[in-house]
Amino acid sequence: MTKSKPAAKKSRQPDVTRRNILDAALYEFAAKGLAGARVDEIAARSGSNKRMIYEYFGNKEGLWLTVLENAYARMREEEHAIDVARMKPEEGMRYLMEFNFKFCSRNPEFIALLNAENLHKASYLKDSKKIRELYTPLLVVITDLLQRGQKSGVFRKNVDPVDLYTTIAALGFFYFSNVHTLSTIFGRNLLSQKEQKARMEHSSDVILGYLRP
Amino acid sequence: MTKSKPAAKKSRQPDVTRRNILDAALYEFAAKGLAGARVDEIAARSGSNKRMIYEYFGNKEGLWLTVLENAYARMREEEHAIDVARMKPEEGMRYLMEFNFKFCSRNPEFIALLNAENLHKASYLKDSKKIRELYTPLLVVITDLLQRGQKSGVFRKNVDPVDLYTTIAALGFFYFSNVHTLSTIFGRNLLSQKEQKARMEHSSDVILGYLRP
DNA sequence: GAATTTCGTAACTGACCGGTTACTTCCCCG
DNA sequence: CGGGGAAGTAACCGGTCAGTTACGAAATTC
Repeated sequence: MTKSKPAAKKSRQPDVTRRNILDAALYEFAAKGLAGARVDEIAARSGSNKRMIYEYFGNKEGLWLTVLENAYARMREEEHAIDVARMKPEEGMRYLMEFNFKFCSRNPEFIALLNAENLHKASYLKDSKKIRELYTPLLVVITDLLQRGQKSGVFRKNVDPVDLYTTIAALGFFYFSNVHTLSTIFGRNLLSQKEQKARMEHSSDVILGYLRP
Repeated sequence: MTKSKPAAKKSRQPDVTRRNILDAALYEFAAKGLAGARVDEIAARSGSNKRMIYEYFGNKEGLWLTVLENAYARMREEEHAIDVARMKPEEGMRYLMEFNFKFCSRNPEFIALLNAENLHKASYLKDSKKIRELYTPLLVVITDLLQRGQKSGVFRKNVDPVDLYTTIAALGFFYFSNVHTLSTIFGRNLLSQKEQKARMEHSSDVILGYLRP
């Protein structure tokens, strides 16, 4: 219509458009959940339009699953980039804990997304082919840390890697997932830098305290 | 108001109707979130009708807040009923942990509700007058346990009661909150009795491990 | 038993929403 | 350079949903 040629901007860039849609969808889904999110709003925010969304992702639910898989993949990518295998057991474990904590702090949309998906009993994630394989390498790393720590006598025995990772995840995730209700209940601003720092130290203490022989 | 008339028939029972609406709303909100829940569905399930919902609760959001406050109140009531003050410090702490865990297991709607409220940045809860006072007695109990444990030398020093309770809550809440995604990722049915039991023991170990001097 | 209040039903409204379609624009390649 | 297909636009559609209202029935009060 009134649009003529906004410079070298408007040309065909399928993957850019796709990326923009995913970014917009992540924002919208994280802010309002699956049911609360509006496809029109995503289209507007992405700078593209609804037709492209339905072209690339089929429907709202297809878009949801893609956004979700992307979020998991990015998290695991970052986590995997750390060379924990070279660290001393205690150092490595603390690093894992702190990474997890900081990641949750840095990516509130990740948290919102996971909570929404759990509301749906992970029904979308269950159909994903890619998810399971993402976490196998992580368990390998943890198992290795545990074994080395046990061998050198700094860690207790009989620790299930899945249990331990769940606890690490819990300590970071829960704090940020429930930060608003917790802040309200306790009348403290738990999002402040000071509170976050204190909480991260406490969390590491908990993990390492538990791992002591 | 009028009352004291049970009446076995379908006579007027405002508080029963109110209760039924709240039950139906809890179910619907927990299953689908605030945006996903349907007022018509709540009306149908309650055995009452929309008109009564708007009469008693004003609008969907008013109903949401009431459901939320009710859920918190019921949780705290149960928790408060335990006479932890009489228990030995370690025993009391373990009891708190286990109660919390079991409550989350028994009340998945509670978890869904809190997550949804956090998605909204606790905007409804913030307007609630009743919430803050619910948690003061709990902190008193924890502080008392901590002091006694420290005095008798079974607990470490410098533990913030809010930190500790947050960790207790995290260990139980996170597990059930994320049970579907975790089960998918790790390929284990974490809702099974066996897994739950193991997880509860692990969680107590973590708390008590941390509290060791 | 009449007046008044409470409860119930169902139709209604106006906004909204996921998804589709008709149509235009633009790029690429022959 | 021109035709075909991909990318993009906006109107549109059928359905849904929160919230309202008109009206009648029943219960309570006086």
